[in-house]
Amino acid sequence: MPRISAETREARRQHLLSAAVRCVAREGFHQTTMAHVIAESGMSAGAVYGYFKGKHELIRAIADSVLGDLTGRLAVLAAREPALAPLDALEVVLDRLEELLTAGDDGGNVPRVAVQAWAEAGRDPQVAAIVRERLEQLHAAWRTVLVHARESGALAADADVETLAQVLVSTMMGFLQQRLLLDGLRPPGYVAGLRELRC
Amino acid sequence: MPRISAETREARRQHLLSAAVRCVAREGFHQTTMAHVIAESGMSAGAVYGYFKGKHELIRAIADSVLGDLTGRLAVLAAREPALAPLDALEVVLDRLEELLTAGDDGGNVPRVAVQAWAEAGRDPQVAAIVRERLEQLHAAWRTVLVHARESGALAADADVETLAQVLVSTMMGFLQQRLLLDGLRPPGYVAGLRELRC
DNA sequence: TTGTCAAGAACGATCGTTCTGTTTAGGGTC
DNA sequence: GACCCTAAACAGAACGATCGTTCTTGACAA
Repeated sequence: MPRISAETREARRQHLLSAAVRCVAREGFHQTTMAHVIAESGMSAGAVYGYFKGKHELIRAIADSVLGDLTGRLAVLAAREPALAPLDALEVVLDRLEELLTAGDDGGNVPRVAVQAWAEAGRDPQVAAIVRERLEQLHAAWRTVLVHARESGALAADADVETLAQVLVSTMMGFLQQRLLLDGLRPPGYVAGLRELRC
Repeated sequence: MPRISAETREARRQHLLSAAVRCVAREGFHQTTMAHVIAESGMSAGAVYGYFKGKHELIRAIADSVLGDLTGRLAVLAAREPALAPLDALEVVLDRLEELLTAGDDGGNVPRVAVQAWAEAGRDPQVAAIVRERLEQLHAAWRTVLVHARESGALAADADVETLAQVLVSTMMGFLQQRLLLDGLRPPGYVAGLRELRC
């Protein structure tokens, strides 16, 4: 006989997750203590451990949540109809990324934590599996864009769609990394620069 | 009256640093404990604190060492004579990165720790300053390549060299990030994909 | 009344750092 | 050149702080 409904429980879990995301955006995964998350969420230690087995499970849930959020939003844009040319689609996606960074309701926490998750994947195989799964979703979205471009003749008929999808995703990752570190980088100039690089 | 020479002291410092880099490549900055570094280096706690004031200083030294190593190697390649076309230079640089990843004498620790440092820059302003400084060195190297390309006509006369340098650096960062996460990405195909993306 | 859920004190483990004792290279004295 | 003396350098035990987690207690829905 559960005292709270499944909806309430899920809502509390989400509340806890978003509090944890704010902490991680400030302090990174391993400098964020359970005490930080507890304070930020306004819950108690006992409550937190009722929703997550421990810190590892919380970290994995944060990584999955943030990367899922990011890939979901970007995949929709990349695969939208009518299909855009690849670099046009890239600019739209980077614009959305820029929007998430600056005017997001959470002040750019999602992309910030995503970078933390990529680094964490380098030392935690379970996080690495999550990251790979989310990257594959992004690749799939780009593949549909690229296939459309190939069919419309905007791309060579023998173009390697799989590799091109990886190139586009890595371009997003590189843009985000450098955008977070420097201030002088914006999507329009970035994509224009990519177009210029033809030799 | 120092008991050991400046050379010995510097050598010991380097020994300590490289031991710490191995630890960080395995465990990340904040999961690496001083006890790990002490064990890996074969020194004692007292000795370590004779070379670094504390963990924060060690972390900053690691970040600076690794990023300096990386930018130094890549900047030399990017700025070599005779000047290569931008994308040709990029392929050479990515090849070198691939080499550092696979056959490096340290088994790819340098690029791996570099990714950790980029993430750490998101929460430690002092590390962020180090990262920005090293990125600027990379940008400078690319600018010389791009100016040459512009002079030789391979690039438009009004090309924005500064932005293009940022694009190329971010491409390197994105390649490295995704290369560490996936296995299906190699420099030749990557650059070929970039060339294909013209629309 | 019963079992679920939350609150918060409490606990053992582990962290970064310091402190104490020991070793050892170099300089002064004869 | 043999000797001590001094202080730098190191080793490793020890310390306080802080971590993740658990346990005890109480409140509340069924």
